[in-house]
Amino acid sequence: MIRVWIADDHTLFAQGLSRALDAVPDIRVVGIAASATELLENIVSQPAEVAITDLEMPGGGGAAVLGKLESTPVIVVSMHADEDQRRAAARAGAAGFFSKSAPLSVISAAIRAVAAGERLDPSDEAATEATLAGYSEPSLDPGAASLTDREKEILGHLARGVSATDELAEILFISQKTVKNHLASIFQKLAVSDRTQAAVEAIRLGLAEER
Amino acid sequence: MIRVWIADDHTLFAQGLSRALDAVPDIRVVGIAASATELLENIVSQPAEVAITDLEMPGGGGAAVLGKLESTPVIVVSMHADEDQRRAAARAGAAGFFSKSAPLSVISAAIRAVAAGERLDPSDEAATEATLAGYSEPSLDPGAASLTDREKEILGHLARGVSATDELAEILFISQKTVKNHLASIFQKLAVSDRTQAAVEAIRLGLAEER
DNA sequence: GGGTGAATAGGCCGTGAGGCCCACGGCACG
DNA sequence: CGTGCCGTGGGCCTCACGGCCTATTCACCC
Repeated sequence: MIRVWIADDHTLFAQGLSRALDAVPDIRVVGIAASATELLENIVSQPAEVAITDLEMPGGGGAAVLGKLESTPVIVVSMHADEDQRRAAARAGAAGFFSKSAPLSVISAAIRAVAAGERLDPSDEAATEATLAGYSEPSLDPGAASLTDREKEILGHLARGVSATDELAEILFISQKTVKNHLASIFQKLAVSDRTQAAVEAIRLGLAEER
Repeated sequence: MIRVWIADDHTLFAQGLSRALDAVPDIRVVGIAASATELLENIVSQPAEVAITDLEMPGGGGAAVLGKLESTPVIVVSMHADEDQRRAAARAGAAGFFSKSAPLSVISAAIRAVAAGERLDPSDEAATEATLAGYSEPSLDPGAASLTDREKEILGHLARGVSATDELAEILFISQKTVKNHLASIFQKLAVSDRTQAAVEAIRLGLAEER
């Protein structure tokens, strides 16, 4: 689980990005700040592995953050991906630079890469892309990664609200006993103790089936 | 349930806003477009009550959308909330104008207002604010609307994965019996039959408590 | 060919969940 | 001053959930 801080004065963007990243199984947003100072004040009590910030912010933008955060790598996300900003980010020591036009998948990969210690040179797009390729897959929790297809299928139904053993058995064309066996296995892998917690976890992992 | 289309070339912003709005109980995002043309092509097959767009987009921005969508009101969300843009939005016939610095709650309210037929004059901030005040509350499902504070609190914990009666009782400083009574009431109001379904519903309604 | 793991299924058992009663104090609203 | 509603509790009963163990079939793979 990678913990992330977001600093951006565009509240809508920050809130939206937060929600979107929370939906990524191995990433969790631990805080949102509207300014550089707010980020620096709060990241102490609520530590994170990665910080995401805009370059332009009223009252001290991304550059101020970059200078004062030694231990936490910072990814800069800007609306204008021009050369000036790219260079400015590189100078300030950003661990990565992306446009707000980038899709979520790229940012997720960048977060994983940076959390793993990689540095994505803002001025070298080709190298950045090559590095990100190695981080496209969500590193699922040790437990969730070992879920079998059948178990994921059951979790999908759970996440949709099908919770009763007899209903699950009917849908899956198997006996109620087998359903309970699968659930027991799921509980162990997800480190939970009942189907309610399993359902919550399933939704968090994005296993909810489309209706 | 208000259906919303989002058009913005800043993919990250669009995806984030989509997730954030989906978490609002009475709003659902039915499509995301990266350009004006993409929006106009797809909104036909996937209709919506409200469209949200940026003003500046490569290959025809918000103005193009505003001119061609007669039946669907359009809210313009821009990163620069300066007077020029404000006037441009007003001229083009926007049903509302907001900065990307606005909090999610304002956008949610604006969507409700616009869906209800209101027109938020981009050049009159005071009037806009006054109108929005009447649309701050999400119009919850008939069942969920009658939930008491205590019931919502319990649902919040359920949505976070606290499912055991004894744990809930400990957290809430009440007897296990009272927890079960509250749950029984919740089951009835949400038309579900166990706490797993209640947890799923709670997450859907955005009742998951902040960490 | 034998080992490994997934999917299927059964038994047994204790406790916890959910259904259905009722009760009482507090507080708001007419 | 009643009349509700909310939050708090109790009792009782049934059955399903979850824990633990064993077994069979099938596919895959070294």
